[in-house]
Amino acid sequence: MRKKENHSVTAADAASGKPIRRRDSVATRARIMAVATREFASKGYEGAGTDDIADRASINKRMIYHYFASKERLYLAVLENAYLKARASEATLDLDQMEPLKALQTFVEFTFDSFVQDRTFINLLATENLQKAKVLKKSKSVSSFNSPIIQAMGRILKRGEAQGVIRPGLDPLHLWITLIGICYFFFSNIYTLSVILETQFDKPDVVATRRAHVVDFVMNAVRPHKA
Amino acid sequence: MRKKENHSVTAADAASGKPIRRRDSVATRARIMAVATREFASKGYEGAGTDDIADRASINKRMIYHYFASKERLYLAVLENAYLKARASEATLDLDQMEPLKALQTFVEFTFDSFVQDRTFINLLATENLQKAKVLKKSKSVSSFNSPIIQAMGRILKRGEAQGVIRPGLDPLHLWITLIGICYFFFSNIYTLSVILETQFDKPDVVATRRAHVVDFVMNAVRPHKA
Amino acid sequence: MRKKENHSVTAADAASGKPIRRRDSVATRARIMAVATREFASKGYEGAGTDDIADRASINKRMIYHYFASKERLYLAVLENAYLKARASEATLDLDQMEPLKALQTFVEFTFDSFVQDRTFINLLATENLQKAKVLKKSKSVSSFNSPIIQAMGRILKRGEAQGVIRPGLDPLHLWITLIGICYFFFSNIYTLSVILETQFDKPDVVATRRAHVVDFVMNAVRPHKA
Amino acid sequence: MRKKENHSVTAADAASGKPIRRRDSVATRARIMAVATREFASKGYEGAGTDDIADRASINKRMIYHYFASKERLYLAVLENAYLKARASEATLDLDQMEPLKALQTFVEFTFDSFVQDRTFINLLATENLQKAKVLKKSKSVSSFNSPIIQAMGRILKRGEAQGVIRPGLDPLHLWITLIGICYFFFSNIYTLSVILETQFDKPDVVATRRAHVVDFVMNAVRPHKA
DNA sequence: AATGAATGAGTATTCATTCAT
DNA sequence: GATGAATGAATACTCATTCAT
Repeated sequence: MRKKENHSVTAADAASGKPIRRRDSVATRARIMAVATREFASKGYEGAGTDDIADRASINKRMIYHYFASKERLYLAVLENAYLKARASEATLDLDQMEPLKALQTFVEFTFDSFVQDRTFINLLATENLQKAKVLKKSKSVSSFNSPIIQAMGRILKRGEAQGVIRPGLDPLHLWITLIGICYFFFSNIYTLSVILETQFDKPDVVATRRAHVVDFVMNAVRPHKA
Repeated sequence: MRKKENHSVTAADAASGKPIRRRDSVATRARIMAVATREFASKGYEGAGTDDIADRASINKRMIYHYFASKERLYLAVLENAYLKARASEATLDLDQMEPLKALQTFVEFTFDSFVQDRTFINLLATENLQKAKVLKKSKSVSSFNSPIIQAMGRILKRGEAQGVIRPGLDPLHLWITLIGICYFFFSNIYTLSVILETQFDKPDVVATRRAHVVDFVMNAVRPHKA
Repeated sequence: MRKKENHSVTAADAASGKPIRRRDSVATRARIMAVATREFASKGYEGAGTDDIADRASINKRMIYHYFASKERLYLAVLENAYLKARASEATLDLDQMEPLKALQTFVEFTFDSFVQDRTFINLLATENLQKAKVLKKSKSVSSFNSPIIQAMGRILKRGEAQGVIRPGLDPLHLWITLIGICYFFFSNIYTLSVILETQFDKPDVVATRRAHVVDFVMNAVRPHKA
Repeated sequence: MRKKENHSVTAADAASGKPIRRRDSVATRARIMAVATREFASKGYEGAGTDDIADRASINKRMIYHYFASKERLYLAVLENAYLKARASEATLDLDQMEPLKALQTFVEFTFDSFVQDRTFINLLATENLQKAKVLKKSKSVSSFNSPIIQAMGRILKRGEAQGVIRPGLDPLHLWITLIGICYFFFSNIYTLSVILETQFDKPDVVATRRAHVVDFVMNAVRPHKA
């Protein structure tokens, strides 16, 4: 009944300096989170069921309530975790150390590539927006989720303008939304687009073409009028 | 939205001098569609319930099955109708009659504005993509939904390149996806963005700022390198 | 919308000397009866649905109520018709003209063969007995259904005893039940027997073997002790 | 009717000194089975409802699905249980220890009497045959249901032939079907027969007469030609 | 005679959640 | 910390039947 993932989890715990808890408890919680993330992402909030989650995590359903109190709170935990992971992985980019244009390109490529690997976050956001962010609003850690990257964007634009490689007048917030959006829509709507346009958009070569287009489009959009 | 049987029914009615609305299958069908569209768009496929739809349409639940056979088929009808409406309203734009850049700008503004008024289509697409287009795949009228606009895009690019006002090398399909995407993401994710960035993105002035940014960004992205 | 069976039905009507009715009405009634018989026999009273019956008879569901007033009354009509047909076909046997043993054998073979061709009657009886003859009790023509054959049985036994070819002491009513029963059970339970005994009992050679066994068994059971 | 888990549960209970009935899965399961058997037997598969079964077993409807997964699986459990009970009670007969004719008579009387007491099995078989054994086919324990008695029949015939008390040429399988059938039909169709023949066939004296007839008929049918 | 629209009570099944141990 | 039993309300869907024309 016990699973092998124990080791890594315990290690992570130890590393983060938390008091040592009974291994089972940590592992069970982690297993619930992993399965719930998959289920919510693939079926939406309504579509995912506590029975399925419990079964697939090989735990008793009651444990979900033991650790998370309710389906909604479990979902919120999943959502917060997704934001944390996204931000944490953005934080490794070190955009401030790069040339401004290189920084923008890197950010776009990073965003695009993160969606190629895993659309979990996209699906969670789709679900949450369908509910008008009803659950996310209840989060307490929300405020810490997004600001840094907007500010980083601002610093890039400033440096770029100063160097004359980026045209002035770009708003960091809206630029950020735009860059994400260009990457996002292709993946968030990949299934309906594939049906409507009768093309398989998730084939590697199509994805590669798309990636090139996105980078090219953005680079041209931010360049000064006469280089 | 109206069906062909209208003619005969209305004609017969007029002829017999009876009051217009009796046991009006067309009206009932239309009422179900209208309510279902609202419900599916606001709650997703799983979230919307046949009981609610029936209640809100003031019809007997059984009628849904009389006219649409199943919840899924009703949802598909709603989805197809949304595509048809979207394409029909795009078709009124007459892009081929405009200057290339003007045409692009008009298309972007039109797309953006259509989302301002009504996020129904966005929500239906979100729901459908969560289900990997499971239902849309079953549509028989699908093929007629999207091609014309991509071709129009191609003609605009061609004219723009010829006139030297649009840079060469842009792919019409990917350009179309990008333009839609830039408009789309802001609205599809407006609730989570509002929470995360602690801003109310649906306030008119924010929307106006966003609109200007989008148009500006696109116009700069398609311009030739040295004008 | 009209069907070809019209002719035969009308002919039958004419032959029976009834006043000529509008053909459609007769045909519709007949079509409902035919389909309902099939449906009730194959699915039981609960299992058969008025929707299905209407669809398969290519008539409007309302017609069932027009002609038969309710599902139960339709079912009763089907049941009465089945009894009438069974008795009518028994009446063609002319058992009184045969040698007593020959008459018994003929009756057994006739009963057995009638089940080979068509298990409709068996299924209707199964359904009706599950309901404790709730519906049949309401029939008004019931009394005329069965007596003649029991009396015929009595005459055969009398003649057989007199001739010394049938042992005395056999009760005509119970003999009749026994003869029917020996034929009946094999067919009424053919599906469960086939599964339990892992044999396909409806294969022609198995049926033939069964028929021979039944005749042999009965003939031996009625014979006088010392021939 | 009781299950093996009883022992451990009861033992544990006794050991811990707790009151006997707590949240007793065995009892609940058994109660559902008992009620379901009654309901399916008296109303057929379609006629019996999960709501009724739950109410009459004084359990929450959800429990049916907890223990049996679906109405069909519950019905299958009921069916298998009925076969097991029937075979188990047959097994107590010890036919091999009796004189051949006595053994046949005992088997017939036993079969007849088992139907007098309880027509549950008959009704379940009627229901199942109406569905063409659709459910029984899915049983995994089916094969073990019937073979022993046929073989016992074979041994009786062999002994009887050797002793010259049973005529040769009787097939054990068909003899078994015939013996059951003679008993079965009277009870399976007792309601329709009672209506048609305007007699109450379930009155004790009629049943007794029938029993005597059946035994007499069978004994005469198996006897050698010249005693 | 015939039709399609409409109804309300019913079906099996699933849901998130809580209780007892 | 963990479990299996238990719950009641909700789900999509079907039923026999009646209404209006």
